Amino acid sequence: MSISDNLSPVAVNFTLKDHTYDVLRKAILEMNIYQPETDLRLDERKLAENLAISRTPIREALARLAQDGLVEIIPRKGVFVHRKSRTEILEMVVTWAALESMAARLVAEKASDDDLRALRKFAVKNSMNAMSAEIEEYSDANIQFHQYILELSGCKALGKMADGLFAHMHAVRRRAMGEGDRVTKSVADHMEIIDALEARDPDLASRRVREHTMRLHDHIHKTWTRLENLSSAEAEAI
Amino acid sequence: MSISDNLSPVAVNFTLKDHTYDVLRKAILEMNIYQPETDLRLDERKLAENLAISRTPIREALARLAQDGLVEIIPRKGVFVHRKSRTEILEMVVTWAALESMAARLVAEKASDDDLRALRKFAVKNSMNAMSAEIEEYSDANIQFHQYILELSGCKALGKMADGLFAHMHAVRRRAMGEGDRVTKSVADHMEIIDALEARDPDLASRRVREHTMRLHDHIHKTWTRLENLSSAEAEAI
DNA sequence: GTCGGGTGTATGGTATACCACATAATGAAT
DNA sequence: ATTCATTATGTGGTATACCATACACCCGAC
Repeated sequence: MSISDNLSPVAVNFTLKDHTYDVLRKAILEMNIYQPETDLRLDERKLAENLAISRTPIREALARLAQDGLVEIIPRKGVFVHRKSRTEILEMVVTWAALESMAARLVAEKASDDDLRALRKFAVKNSMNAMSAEIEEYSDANIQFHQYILELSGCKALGKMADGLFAHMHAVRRRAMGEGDRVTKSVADHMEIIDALEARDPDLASRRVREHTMRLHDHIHKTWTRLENLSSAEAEAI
Repeated sequence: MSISDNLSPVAVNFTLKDHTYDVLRKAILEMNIYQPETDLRLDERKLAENLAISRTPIREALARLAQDGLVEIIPRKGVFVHRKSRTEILEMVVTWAALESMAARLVAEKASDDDLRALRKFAVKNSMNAMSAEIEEYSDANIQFHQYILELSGCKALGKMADGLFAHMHAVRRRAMGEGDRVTKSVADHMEIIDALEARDPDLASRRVREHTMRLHDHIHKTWTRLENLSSAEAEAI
């Protein structure tokens, strides 16, 4: 038994292309891509230089990111982070609503009482500091609540698809959350969703999740046009 | 004005990697991957030789297919067509139900009367020869009916995600359709779905679509275990 | 005859060189 | 001065060579 036994699980099957994919994906998600002057170009050669590897694994990582819809590869022009249009964002929210409302249905039917208790506990804890804490902090907790439901559904395919959507929405949600009394309303919604789950009412739970998410949809529908055309200074101020 | 003006739309932006992706994807979908003796390996060098191109574009195409979940790339081992497990298939059907039931809701709310008339006409035409025609033929029409609803929803994101799922299910559906009186029941279901859409009842339409798809889920749940372990001869006979 | 180590081969991973096209910079003709 | 053609440069696309590992085969030792 040597130290290498513990290291091998990560060392084995490690490939530069997978690592590059992870790194680039994370970088894109943390990027504020809706800030107008942000440089959306990804230069293969510069990336290769920065990561001190060749272009080959980078190109394969980019191919995967393009498949995710996170970047757009324009032949002989360049690779660019894909800035989602308002329409695309709205459609992603609708799709998210579809997935999570199905998840809620499954949870109401199949989740254990223990799981539901844990979910409520989690939500209550977050609601406690929702008012006092920073918006950004609650925004993260809010996301986790939804992921929690997806997870409790036990359907990994639902969760995986929703994660793909969440990735695209990363730059959108904080902004949407910080407006009006959305935080207060969100906390109340979550509690009602849990009530429906605990009542083992699939239809009600499903409906409440859908309506909750569609409220975000309507909110973005009303406000995003404006945000889309902001100068960078104004965007920063939000 | 020369003939090349009409050709350029396809010639421009043509890349071998995109072409290879299309070719491989299509080939995988038409492959009977659940036939036990099917060779699931994709050899980069052989593909390169067959397509008379280098390995580079092939590798990028494979990276994209891996992201789709159609193939699995095992470092230094090989590239294999991914044979979906029963659980994965069942989860895909659930996800499909989630997406299409939301689509049905949107259709009931927003589609034009003309669109619904066209949908009914399409369904009626298919039901006519559903009894007489080959199962395979109706299976295709059946898929188109569902894609039709996704399309009428106007939400491209829903349609795109569902297409991804359909791709995985390609090899599964014909098999499932050919058993029992599923065709008859399917035709009746479709008509009831259209009734709900024409009645502009989003909840009812959504519920009927979901229950229709979940019947496929239950059917697979009951029968797939057996199919999974068939010999190739038995599998062929179905 | 069986087991174990070593070597060979096949396969994917990576690096590099070169190609084709798109675009920008340049300069000549008007 | 303006416009258009030409050339230079940069970018992604493709081909190829080489590397590292996994696995099978073979041979020798026991």
